[in-house]
Amino acid sequence: MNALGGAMAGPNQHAGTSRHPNSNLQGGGVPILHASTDPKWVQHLLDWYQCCRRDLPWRDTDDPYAIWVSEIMLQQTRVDTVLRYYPRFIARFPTTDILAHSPLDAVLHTWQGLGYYARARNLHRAATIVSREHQGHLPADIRALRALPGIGTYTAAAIGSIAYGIPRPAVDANAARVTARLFGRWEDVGKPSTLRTFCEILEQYIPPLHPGDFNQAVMELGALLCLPQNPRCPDCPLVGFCVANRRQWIGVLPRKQRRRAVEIVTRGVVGVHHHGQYLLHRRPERGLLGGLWEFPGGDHGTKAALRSMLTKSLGIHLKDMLCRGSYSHSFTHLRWDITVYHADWVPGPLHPVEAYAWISPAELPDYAMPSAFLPASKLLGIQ
DNA sequence: CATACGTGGGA
DNA sequence: TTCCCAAGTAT
Repeated sequence: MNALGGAMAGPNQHAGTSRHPNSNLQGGGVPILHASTDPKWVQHLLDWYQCCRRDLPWRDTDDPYAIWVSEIMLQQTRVDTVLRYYPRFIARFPTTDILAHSPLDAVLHTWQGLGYYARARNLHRAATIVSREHQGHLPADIRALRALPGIGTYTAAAIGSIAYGIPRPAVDANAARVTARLFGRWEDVGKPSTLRTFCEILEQYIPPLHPGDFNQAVMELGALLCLPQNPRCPDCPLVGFCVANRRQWIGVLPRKQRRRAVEIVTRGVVGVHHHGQYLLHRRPERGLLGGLWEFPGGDHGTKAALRSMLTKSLGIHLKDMLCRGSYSHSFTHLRWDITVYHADWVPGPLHPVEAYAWISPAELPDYAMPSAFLPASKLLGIQ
């Protein structure tokens, strides 16, 4: 049995007694039925947003590039975290053209610790496309935005509405939660089809003249009041319109499939030492932590297996491997149980197709290293 | 459609 | 400790 309980026989569709005046027949001729039929909730929401919204740096600008960067950083990432990165990134890469002509390594370095590094790689690649094919101007068109790497359904709608006033609902996790509760919808919000449905619902309410404020207001409501746990319904400007509140469904909506169990991987990493310097290895461009620097290592439990793996994959020969400690690092989908070794290098040719750097401890901050390896550097006494 | 892809905070 | 969750996208 999953988190959704038994059959999906939850209340669905019939939650309302009437239809929004503007609701129209959708593609298949099926009317969208929902309970919150009073469109007055939109003005309540906009009024609340006007007075209570947070003052965030990307709300001070109308520069599409700056809005673009903020939306990429905010993907799956909390505002508090983005605030630590966004000003630095904009200061270092203030325009699309400057970003496009900067080395990827510099972009990854600024992104270090923020996670989901494909975002940084895609943003950089998209900047080169915008610079070359759009004269450095982000296109003001949903389909053209959607065609850029790293910009999906949500982000295209967010940029389009905020930067260009295009009336398209931006349905992120906040908006999905708000929509599920406000309209009493029992669909699994983890399914893409649900997000499409929610987008169609919101499309009937999005104000043509203020789509950006509307989208941000919905998300802000989800971030500040309509919380996943312990939502602050008494403070909510939409409490009188909310189906879930009226029917006491707040605790069960939104419905979501439970996450798969995390895989546990035993990994060893080595501080390969030679004349006061340590060897860093650049991970392959694609995949987990792609393009970032690491201490050479592998998913092998025993010291002997790790030694032979490093010899085989990278051409590294080591003297005695001394254990310097261990720690765990959790990702969404897996957990690394990492043992850290120190070993002197036996000089010899390294595997030529891989990228390496010999660094002194003082140079470590110049390299983009993910959070997963920072405890290792500490255990090795580097930095 | 399901899964890979980071990190840090909170319960 | 463990799990959930966050301004999702690519494949």
